[in-house]
Amino acid sequence: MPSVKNPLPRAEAAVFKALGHPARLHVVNELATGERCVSDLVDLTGLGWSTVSRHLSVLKAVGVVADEKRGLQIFYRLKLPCVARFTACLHAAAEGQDVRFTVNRCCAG
Amino acid sequence: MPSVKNPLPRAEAAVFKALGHPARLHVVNELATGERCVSDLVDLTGLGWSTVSRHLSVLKAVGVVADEKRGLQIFYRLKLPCVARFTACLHAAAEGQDVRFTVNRCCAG
DNA sequence: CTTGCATTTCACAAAATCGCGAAATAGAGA
DNA sequence: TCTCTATTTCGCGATTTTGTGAAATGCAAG
Repeated sequence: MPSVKNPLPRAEAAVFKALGHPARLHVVNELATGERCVSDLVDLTGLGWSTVSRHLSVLKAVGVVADEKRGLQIFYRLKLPCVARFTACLHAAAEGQDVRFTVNRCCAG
Repeated sequence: MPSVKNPLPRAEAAVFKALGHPARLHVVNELATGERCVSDLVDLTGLGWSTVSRHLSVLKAVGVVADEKRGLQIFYRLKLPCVARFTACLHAAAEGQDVRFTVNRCCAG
């Protein structure tokens, strides 16, 4: 029996890691309100096209967002809405509220 | 009006970033079942003492875990139980289940 | 086919992160 | 006080990440 009994949660950690960048989380929060094309997200973040593009590819690789081409532009949408709810929980915790009483449904959309 | 309208969610991103490492997420998952001292976590992860200690300090800095000294050892506990529920959601999504029907209460403990 | 637009890929330097062993620290107990 | 034990901090090299401009790609319209 190896000293490490359970396999490391690589896949799940990758999701957290993808969300663990201010610009990417900003993008995700924006996508929580609706689809956006890359151009919108470039304006939103104030970063360069190539930078935003790579951030989006990171989010896509772990399944947090999905893209769809319509017309000339590519629209990104949030694939895991529970991310937004979890973020709301973090925000509540950061505000010092007792987390035990901020009851939200999670992972339900 | 600056081109970036909303401030970047640095604090929340820091939480995701802290969880975005396999070893740290492994530790958090273990703490979800109860308190552990550093020695236990060293055994669990198979990493060196200094490495585990730094991972724990990262988790503590963002408020995900808390530590308490009792006797000779320092015990760590999970401060944000909703992390465990969110992880369960990610796992369900990874299994290909329709996320809309994996209804769990989140942020309620 | 050619042009023009939206987006991605590439190459690179600066910065951050990871894991380790050695050394430092804190504090309980004799 | 002195010593042992548990844990943290330090310094290091190796690896990864980030942001950028330039170049490449894909594709719709003419």
